[in-house]
Amino acid sequence: MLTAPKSSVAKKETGVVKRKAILLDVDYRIKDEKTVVRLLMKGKRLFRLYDYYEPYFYVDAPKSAEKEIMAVKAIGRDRQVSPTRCERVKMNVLGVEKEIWKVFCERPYDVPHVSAAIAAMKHPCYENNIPFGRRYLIDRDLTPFMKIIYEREGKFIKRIIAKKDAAVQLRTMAYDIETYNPKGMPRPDKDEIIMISYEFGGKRFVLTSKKIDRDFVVYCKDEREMIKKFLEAIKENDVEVLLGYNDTVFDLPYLKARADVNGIDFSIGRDGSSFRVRRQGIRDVAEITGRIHIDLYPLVRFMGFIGAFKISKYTLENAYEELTGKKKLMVVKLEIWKMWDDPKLAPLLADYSRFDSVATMEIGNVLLPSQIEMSRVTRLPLFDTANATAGQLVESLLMHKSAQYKTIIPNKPDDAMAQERELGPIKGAFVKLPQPGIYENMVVFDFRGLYPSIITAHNIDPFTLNPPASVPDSDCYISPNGHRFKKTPRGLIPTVLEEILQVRGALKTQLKKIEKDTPEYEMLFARQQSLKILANSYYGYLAYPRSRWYSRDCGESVTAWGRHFIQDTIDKGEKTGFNVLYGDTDSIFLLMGKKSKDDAMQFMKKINAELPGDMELELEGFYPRGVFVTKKNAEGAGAKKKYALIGEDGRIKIRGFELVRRDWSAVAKNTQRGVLEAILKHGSKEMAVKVVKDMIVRLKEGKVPLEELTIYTQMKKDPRKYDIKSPEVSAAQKGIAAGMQIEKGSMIGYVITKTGKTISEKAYVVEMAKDYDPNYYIDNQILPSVLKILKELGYSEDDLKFKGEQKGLEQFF
DNA sequence: TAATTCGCTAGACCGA
DNA sequence: TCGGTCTAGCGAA
Repeated sequence: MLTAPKSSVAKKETGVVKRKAILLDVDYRIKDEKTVVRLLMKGKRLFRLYDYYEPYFYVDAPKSAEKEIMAVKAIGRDRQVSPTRCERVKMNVLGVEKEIWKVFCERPYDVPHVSAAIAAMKHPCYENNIPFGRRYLIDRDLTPFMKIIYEREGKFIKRIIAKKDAAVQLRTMAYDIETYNPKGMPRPDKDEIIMISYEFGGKRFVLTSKKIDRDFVVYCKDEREMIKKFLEAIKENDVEVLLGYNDTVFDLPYLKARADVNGIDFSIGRDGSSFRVRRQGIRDVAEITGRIHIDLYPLVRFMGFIGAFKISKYTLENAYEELTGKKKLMVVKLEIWKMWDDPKLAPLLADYSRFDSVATMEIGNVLLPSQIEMSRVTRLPLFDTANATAGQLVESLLMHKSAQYKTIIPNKPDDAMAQERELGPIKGAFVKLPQPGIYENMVVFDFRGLYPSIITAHNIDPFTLNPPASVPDSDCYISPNGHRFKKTPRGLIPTVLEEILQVRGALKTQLKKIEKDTPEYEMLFARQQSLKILANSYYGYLAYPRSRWYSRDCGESVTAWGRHFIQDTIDKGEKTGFNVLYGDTDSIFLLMGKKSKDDAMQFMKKINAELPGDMELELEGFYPRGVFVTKKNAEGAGAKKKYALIGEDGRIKIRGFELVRRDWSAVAKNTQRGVLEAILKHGSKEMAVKVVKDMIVRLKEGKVPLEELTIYTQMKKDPRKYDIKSPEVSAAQKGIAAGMQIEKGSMIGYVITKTGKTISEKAYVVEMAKDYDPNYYIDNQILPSVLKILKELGYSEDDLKFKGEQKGLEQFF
């Protein structure tokens, strides 16, 4: 099955040895005009295994087209290229079983050129843009982090005997650099690196060219020696995973530039090579040969983006605090170069430097277990997983499964097609309008994994959709909007989803047997969390315009069924005698009234008895008290996606309120929290009012530190490309004028000061702010965030009209 | 050229 | 000076 090179085939049979090792990564090289795949394996140490493998793609063309195909000549990367050979294969092509051509090329990068030439002859081409390393893993059915038992001959794989799940411990190093920066931004051609810190195997070091009295400091005579020692540490420790924080953009290029200045090779790769920066989607990734380089900064941002966790700002210190729950090391707020130049402060700088790599390592400890699990599940190597988009994660597993079923992987849509798909958005979920008020005794149910379970329960897939009229309705699931999905055979997407849900189910069972707050529990929890994220992404992928498996009808059907089930459950709740207060997508909030918990559970049971497939309504919890507020500018109507509940255990669950938003100041958020706690925990409106009053007094006295007044907003666009000069844009522009580095994606922290007329004029980035405008914070931050809640405590509309007038305020309190 | 849609809110902007 | 509309960001699910 595996092609060995001619030379090794000729060797004696005794040259074949049985071995086992764990697969970490894959790439390829061209050797003697042939493509050879290189597998990065972990045995006692890391090593490479080789395998010759031919690149190919598919052409949907009749048998008679063979000569035409073989005659194709295209201009490749550096020479004229043609197919090397082709063969007839049987495949399922977009739902139809047929014979098509499998066309081989010499090198992977010939494939796009040859296939483009064939596509120009009006023969559809498929699987012509799959990265070759992944092509190999798909065809060999290999999974990263699996232990592979194989026979080898020299450096080449002869035969794979078995594959097993394996625990893996990776040799991980985290690092960080400090640079001398008297001019603000350090200049790589002039400003030296003054410290390199790293952590490996529980030990922490700071390499530096100053003699500093700290036991973790390693003195180097100059920058050159510092860089050399760092590279040696990587090499000697045989580092497998290198962690940095924003190091693709800063540390790595800086180290390389300084290595150049010092006349040394920046040989960070296992083979002595430097790193390579590659554009992936909208961000750059840095690859290091033979090691897995992970920049945690884009990963943290990605996890925040998809909702795995919430982080207010993405600095290393903040990510560390919010992900680990630990406190950051406080340092004297002084520029790094000043600390370096001051003999008294240099040791503190060393502490600070050391902390940065410790923080990086700890963030890695939090994120890596779920990344490794994600890699196993999606079959994308760890490096690719850590840099993948949600679409790529979903797609990867589908591509593997598709190949196993001898089914062509659908092509990505071209731009025109993607744009067309973007035109009419798919109707989404149902949200019930709540009646504002303070309520007692509620029960909340939600559908466990609503969209995934709808997909598996109704076999929703682009290729089970709309079977021919000869398939009777009784053999189909028919969505509320009339689309038919045949019941058998199972579609690819439902099959894959089921597998994910099954693995997650097993993990959750395992979790129940493990003590909470142990490292093992945390790790397994992270794993099941990543599976949940993955499962929940499948619906989004179906509706994603650039998806290979896009289907408007499928997407519409998922949400239509979603609306159907939630509304049906609401109706049944009402009929059973519950007052249904609220519901959003997959959840319903019932007022218990005179009903018992037992009645509630009976209701849930009854609903579950009628649900298809793996769909299930779960108890989310009982809540003794909850607050729903009115919507602004909508007389008396309730606000959706905004509520606060207190559980039986006293824990408060808050959704949508300003207090959970990062674009509100801490003073407003803390005040709102105080008010909600007063109501929910203590049922005391006096206490609620006091919280507000106290904060207003503090603000007026001018005693509130700027930290509590800072409003954070992300610049989602290039700072110059805004139509409107909003406060954050205005603050950013002033920052840029003062020499700050602010670009697309930057988080702007600004304060409303006393200088200027409009709010935007008054907005200054926190670093530049000297004072604050108490009236703004009282009228535009504190009051709007608490008035709607106080109103539910019985303060009439008229009482609240004083807004902005200090006289009225005094009256109120 | 980051999976989806639904929903709230602020502050700028614009014309009466 | 006002009220309506639009841009923009963020959160819920």
